[in-house]
Amino acid sequence: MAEINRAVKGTNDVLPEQSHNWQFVENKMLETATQFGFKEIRVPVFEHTEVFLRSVGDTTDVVQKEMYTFDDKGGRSITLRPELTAGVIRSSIEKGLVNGALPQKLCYIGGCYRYEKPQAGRLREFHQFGVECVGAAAPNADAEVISLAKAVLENIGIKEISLEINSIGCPECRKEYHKALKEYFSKNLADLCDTCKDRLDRNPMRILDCKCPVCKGISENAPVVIDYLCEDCREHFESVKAHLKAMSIDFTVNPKIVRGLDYYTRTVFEFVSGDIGAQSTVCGGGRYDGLIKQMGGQDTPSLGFAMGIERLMMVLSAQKAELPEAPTCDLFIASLGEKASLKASALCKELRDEGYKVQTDICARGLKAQMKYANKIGAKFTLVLGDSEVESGKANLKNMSNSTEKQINLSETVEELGEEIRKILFERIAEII
RNA sequence: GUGGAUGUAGCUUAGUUGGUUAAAGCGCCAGUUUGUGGCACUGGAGACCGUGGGUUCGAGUCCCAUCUUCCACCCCA
Repeated sequence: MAEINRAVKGTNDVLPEQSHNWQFVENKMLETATQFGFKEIRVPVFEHTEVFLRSVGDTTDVVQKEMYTFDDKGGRSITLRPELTAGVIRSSIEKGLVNGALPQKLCYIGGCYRYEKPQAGRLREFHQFGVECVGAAAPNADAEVISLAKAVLENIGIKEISLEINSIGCPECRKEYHKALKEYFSKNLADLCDTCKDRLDRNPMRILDCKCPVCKGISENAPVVIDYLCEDCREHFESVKAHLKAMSIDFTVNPKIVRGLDYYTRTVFEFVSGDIGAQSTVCGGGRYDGLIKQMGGQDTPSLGFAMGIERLMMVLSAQKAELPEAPTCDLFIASLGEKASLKASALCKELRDEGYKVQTDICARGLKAQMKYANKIGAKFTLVLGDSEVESGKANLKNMSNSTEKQINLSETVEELGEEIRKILFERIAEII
């Protein structure tokens, strides 16, 4: 197929038959965030490249090989956002949100761009919902953010999902831990797989995450982060767990959770689903106490999470979750002839003003074709309008579910017609119940 | 970036050891009812067989390359 008719690799179209599900999910996300006091922030799809180098970290895979970076016509280096935290924090500093009443509770929905090789649950353009809680240092903030994530997942209808948490400490205690890890793995260097040999220098914590059996065996006895936490970090983590328990949120401590973005400190967490293949992390987040200072703001401990909307949709469909039905049509007005067409237009306008979902023929088709179409779009009622009906002021309203017809008056104000539909809709509901 | 699989109408697929105008179901449009949907019957439109090379008298079928999609690694949501 010619390129002009082909989507770019790794991109996805949300088609009309699916879009109402997206609307449902996104609305639930914003509603739930609102309950917790979070307000939506909208930031640009692209930023100065430096924003991501500073925040995500210039040694991470995301920055090193996955960013869509280009020079604009003014010679600026621009990058399509690979995630939203960096831009939200940049905005919070630039627009002075961090100087306002803390904590600032922000949430967002938007597209992200990463030049990766697509596979199940991994696209080059994907969408995230996330929150940032800026300026909250206490451990109950961690628990609150986690409980918000869980509430969102529940409210959109996801059933089985597990929460895993860990603490990777502050930069101080992590230094000690890295030293201990390097020491441990150096002893088994020869047996490690090639990728893990690379990891030893770059990010030894990732070896714990390796799936190859040999490395897995070796890391079983590796030092555990929690044993290297400083007093403050340990207390913080204990309190987070206590607060989670107080909210009856089930979790498992997984010392092997290692987030791949540099800005994380202390608490990190993931919601993982067993229903969608290898890319099973549906939500990831944690604390980033050092990030705002690192980006030029005041020292402002903060935290947040992001969830991948495409992955959530996969979980919903794998779990056969109940989603709202696609919107249909209350009334289709079939019209024949010029006068009837004018009347149909006028009726449509008035009924829509009343709040009804109304459609009429715009293809100048025959009555049969119009009835067929009304059936296909799921119209609850059809009104047949010909010139004789316009003249007599009476027309038949057909109930499409049981084929009954009822003559109604085409009154000037349309009140009667609206009232009739309302009545019949009500009667139908009464019948079903 | 590495590895494996895939690619025929809008969708799901058939296509025998390479041999004339590439089939079918669903969907779409129309007719059977010159003004009434769902069912049935009839007809129609719609495919340069992913793309580009090559072998051959002849390629949807064989070979090479390339791209897409899918799956896994890596990494992340």
